[in-house]
Amino acid sequence: MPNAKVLPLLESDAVVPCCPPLTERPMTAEEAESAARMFKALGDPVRLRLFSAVASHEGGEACVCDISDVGVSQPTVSHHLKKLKEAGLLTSERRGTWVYYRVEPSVLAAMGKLLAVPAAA
Amino acid sequence: MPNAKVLPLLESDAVVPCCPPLTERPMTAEEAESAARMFKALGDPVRLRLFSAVASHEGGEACVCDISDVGVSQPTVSHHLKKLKEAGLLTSERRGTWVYYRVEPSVLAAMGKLLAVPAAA
DNA sequence: CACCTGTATCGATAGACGTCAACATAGACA
DNA sequence: TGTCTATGTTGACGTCTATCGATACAGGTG
Repeated sequence: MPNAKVLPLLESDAVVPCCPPLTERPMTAEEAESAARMFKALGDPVRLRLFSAVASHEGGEACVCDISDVGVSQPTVSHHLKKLKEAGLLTSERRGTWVYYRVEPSVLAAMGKLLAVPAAA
Repeated sequence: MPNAKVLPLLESDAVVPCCPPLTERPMTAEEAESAARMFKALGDPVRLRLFSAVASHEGGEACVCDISDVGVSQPTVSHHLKKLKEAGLLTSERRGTWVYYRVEPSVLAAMGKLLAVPAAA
């Protein structure tokens, strides 16, 4: 049963239909505009640490209080989380006192596909 | 006796020893600094188009003259190509009149791994 | 109600970035 | 040599961005 196993997150059509792999054909201006937004969001060390902290946290979600120890002030943390949210990489939800952020797996997968390297050397 | 052909340390899974997948554990400040440089390089629409144009070009390399039609001036194209080079995403070589840029597949692969989504849902 | 804690927003500032015109450099060719 | 083309560099300018302190908002507790 070769096809009994479905790749969990990568096959979904829910994946943001951004663009074909970078190596497939030259991106159009619109595609580049859209994809660059996501790369840009991860192009800051603080945001990358925040995102990684959320992504690697148990259950793929984390309270701000769990991840805000990245060496910048609280307003700055909040600012970066907002940017990641605007880029579609994170979603947030308030539960009582705390706010929880979680990763958007489909977007992550879409970015991974963009960087896919063709099998042939 | 010298080897006729030595494979660079850049192939295989050894890739650039940047960082584990974003979802594996929180990145350290140093890892984030390094990885953010690469994402940042792709975080500009013009650079993304240039990179995609090179990556999708025949043989994985392209002359500047082949890809410089992205709607900005020639100095700006040169500036962005330099940035991509500094980020380790492209290499360049002059051959006669023209300068050819080619992608660094190992770096691309490393970025892809960074974004790898765990198989388990 | 008042108070405390966690998080977001505001306003200001310093520095980074994208862009261009002008100029410099490298190679081809006569 | 000189000139032409292709590409890189420089300097300047306007915009974006990361950061902070101060403040506002939300929800829990007493």
